[in-house]
Amino acid sequence: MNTTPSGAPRRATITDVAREAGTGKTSISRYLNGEMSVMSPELRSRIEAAIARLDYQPNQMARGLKRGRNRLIGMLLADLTNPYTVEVLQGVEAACHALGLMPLICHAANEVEMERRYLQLLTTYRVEGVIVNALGVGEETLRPVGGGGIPAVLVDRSVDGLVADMVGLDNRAAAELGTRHLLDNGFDEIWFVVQPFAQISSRHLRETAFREAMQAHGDAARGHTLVLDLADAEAVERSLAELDRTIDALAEPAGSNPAGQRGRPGVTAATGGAAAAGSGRVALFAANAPVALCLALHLKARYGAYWQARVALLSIDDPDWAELTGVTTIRQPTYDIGYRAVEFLHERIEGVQTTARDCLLAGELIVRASTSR
Amino acid sequence: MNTTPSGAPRRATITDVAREAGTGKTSISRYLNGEMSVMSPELRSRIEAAIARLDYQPNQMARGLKRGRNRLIGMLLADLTNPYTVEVLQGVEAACHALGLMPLICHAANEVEMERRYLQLLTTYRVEGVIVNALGVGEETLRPVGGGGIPAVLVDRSVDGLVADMVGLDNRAAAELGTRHLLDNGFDEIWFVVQPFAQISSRHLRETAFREAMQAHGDAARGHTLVLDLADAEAVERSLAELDRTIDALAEPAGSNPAGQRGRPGVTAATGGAAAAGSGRVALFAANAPVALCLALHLKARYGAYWQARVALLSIDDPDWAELTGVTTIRQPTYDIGYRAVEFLHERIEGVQTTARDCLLAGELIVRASTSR
DNA sequence: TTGTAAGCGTTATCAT
DNA sequence: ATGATAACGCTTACAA
Repeated sequence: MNTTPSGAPRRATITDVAREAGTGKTSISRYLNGEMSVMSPELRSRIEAAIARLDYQPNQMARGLKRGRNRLIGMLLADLTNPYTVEVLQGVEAACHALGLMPLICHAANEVEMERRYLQLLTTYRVEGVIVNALGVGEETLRPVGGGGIPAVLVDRSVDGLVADMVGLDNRAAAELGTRHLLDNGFDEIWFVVQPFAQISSRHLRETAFREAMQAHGDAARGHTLVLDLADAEAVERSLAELDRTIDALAEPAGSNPAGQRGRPGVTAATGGAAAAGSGRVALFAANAPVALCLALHLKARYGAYWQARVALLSIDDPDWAELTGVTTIRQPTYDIGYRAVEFLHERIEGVQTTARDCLLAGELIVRASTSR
Repeated sequence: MNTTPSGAPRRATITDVAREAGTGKTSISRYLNGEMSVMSPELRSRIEAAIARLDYQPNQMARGLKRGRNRLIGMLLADLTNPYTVEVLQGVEAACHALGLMPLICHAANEVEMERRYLQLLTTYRVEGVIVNALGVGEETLRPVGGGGIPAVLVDRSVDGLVADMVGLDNRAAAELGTRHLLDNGFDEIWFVVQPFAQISSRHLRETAFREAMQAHGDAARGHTLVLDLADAEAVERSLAELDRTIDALAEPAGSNPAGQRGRPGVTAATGGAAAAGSGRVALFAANAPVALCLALHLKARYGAYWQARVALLSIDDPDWAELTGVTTIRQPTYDIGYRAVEFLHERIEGVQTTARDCLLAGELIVRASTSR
C-alpha cells in the first residue's frame, strides 16, 4: 500500500475516484462543484458511491492553485493576551463561517519581528486578504498589504500612510463618555493612563478626547495623562511611583493639595467597593484592559485588598475580572468589530473599489461600584 | 497589466523570475532551496537581482502540492476564552517557530459542530498534523485523526478510543496538592466544583484524585463534589443554590451543622482577604478557571465585595484576576504543555513510530490570601 | 554547472 | 451529457 512518511495510507485523489467510478476526472470535478444540472443521475450516484468508498476529500491546496483563490484570509493579532483580541476573534470567526472563509490566525505576541514574519508568511500562502490588528510600528512592515497589495482591513487602529478600511471603537465618544462619567461623579483628580500612544491611533485618539473633555468641562488642570509603557518594567515602576505620590497627597487630610478635600476622609475599608465618589479622591481612567490590570495589581499591592476605597478605576475594555472587582468599564462592541471587519474584507476581495472606509462603533458604559456613589 | 479581481497586479511566478534572470526554473528553485553549493556566483547574483526586482515570493501552496508537505499543522482549540488555552497557544507558537511549522488555529468555541467542521477543513488543507484540545465528545468526530489518519497529539485531555500522544497537567498530583493544602489549612468542608466530567479525562482525573486525597486523610465525609454545567444556566443556578445552603449553614453560629464551628465567626469584612483559614469555614476547589470565575462572581453577588471572608477559593489554572483577588491557584505549566505538544507532533510527522506517549507536567501551587492564614 | 520535462491534484477549455 | 487535455506554480529526476 502507498504510504506517507508517517505511515498513514495516502489520501485518495480525484484520479482515484474517477477510476473507481469508471469515469473521467472532469465529471468528478463537476460533481464536487455542484454542477449537477447536466449529469445523469446514474453517473451521479456512481460518483457518490466512489467518493464514499474512498473517503475522498478534495485537496484545497490544489484547488486554490488552480482557481487562484483559496478562501484563506489572514488574521494578524497583536496580542491574544488581551481579552479584546479574543472577543474580536469570535466575531471574525462567525463572519468567516458565514462567508465561507478560513481565517489563518497569526499571533504577533507584541513582537514586531513576529508581525513581519507572519505578514510575509501570509502573502506566501497567498491569502486573499488580511485583517490586521497591527502593532502599529508604521507602514513599512505592512507594505505588502493594502493599497497595491493584498486587500486589508485594519482593526482598532489605523496605520499612518496605509490606506485601508478600518473598523474599531468610536474612541472619541468613548473617552468622552468615560470622562464625563468621572466628572459627574465628582472626582477631583483624574488620571488618564495609557501606553505610549505616539504610534497607535486608537490610544492617541482616546488621550486627546480625554483632554478635550476635561477642557470642555473647564477642568483641564485636574486632568493628567500618565504614560505606562508595559513593555518596560522600569518605566512602569517610575510611572506608578508618580501616581502613588498623587494618591498619597490627596489622601492626606492635611489638605496640602490645591484641590482640597471635601469628602469623608475617614471612610473605612468596610464601606465597600463603592469608592470615593464625590469625596474628592482620585480616579484612574485606563485606556485599555492591560493598563487597567497593571494598575489594579499595583494598587492592590500598595493599598491592600481594599484599594478601591482609596482610588476609583474606570477602564476601556471590559475584561471578566472587572465585574468581579467592581471596576467600571466601557465595553467595546468587540464581536461586531470582528464581524464587520470580515464583511469589509470580503467586499474588497470580491472587488469592491470604493475609497477607504472607517467604521466606528459605539462603546457602552458599565457603571460599577468603583466609580459610583 | 495582468490583474486580479481585486485590482492588484498578479504576483510574479517562478517562471517570471526565470525569464527575468535569463535562466531556467530549475536554477531558481535551487536558489530558493538553498542549494547554493553548485551554482556559479554569477548566475546566483542574477537570480538574486531578478527576485528583488520582481518582489518574488514563492507560492507555498504550489510548493506543498508538489512536495507533499506544506509545513502546516492544525491547532484545534476548545475555548479561547479560557486563559489556559491562550497560554498553551504561546508555547505552541514558539515551538512552531522553532521548527518551521505554521499553525492553523481553529477555535471551536465549545461547539461540537465547529469542532467537526474544522477537523474536516484541516484535513482538506492537508495539514501534516493536528494538535487537539478536544471538546471530548468522543472519538467519532476525531476519527480522521490519530491512529490511521493524520498524526495527532492531544492536549489536556485524552479521548476514549483514540490512540495518540497526549500532554497535559499531572492532574492527580495537582488535585492532591490542592486538597492537601486545603486540609493543612484547616478547612472543614471542602467542595470540589467541576464541570460535567464524564467525557473529559482531565476533569475526571481531578475529581477522582480529590476524593481519594480526602479519603487518604480520613476526611471523606467532609469532601463533596459539585457539578457545575456552565453550558446550562438553569443547572448552574441549581448547583449554586445547593452550595449557598452549605455556606449559610456553616456560617450560622448556632452550630446547627455537624462539623461545628471553631473559628472567629464575628470576623469583620475589614479583616481582609485572608479568609477563614482554620476557622472551620468552607473552601471551594475549582477544577479550572472558568468554574472559578463563575463561583467568584456568584459569591460576590451573594455575599458582597468581601465574600472571601466567608469562603475560600482555590482553583486549578491561574488567570490574571487570581492575583488581583487573592485567590489561591495551581498554575499549570501551560507554555511547556504547548511547546511539548508541538515537539511530539513534529516527531510523529517525521515518522517516529513509538507507541502513544503521555507527558504529564507538574502544576505549581500559588498560595494567596484566600486560603492562607 | 545548468536546463528540460514530467508530474503534484485540481479546474477550465474544448471536443465529442 | 461526458471526457481528454492543458494549465496553475512549483520540485525533481534526468539530461546535457
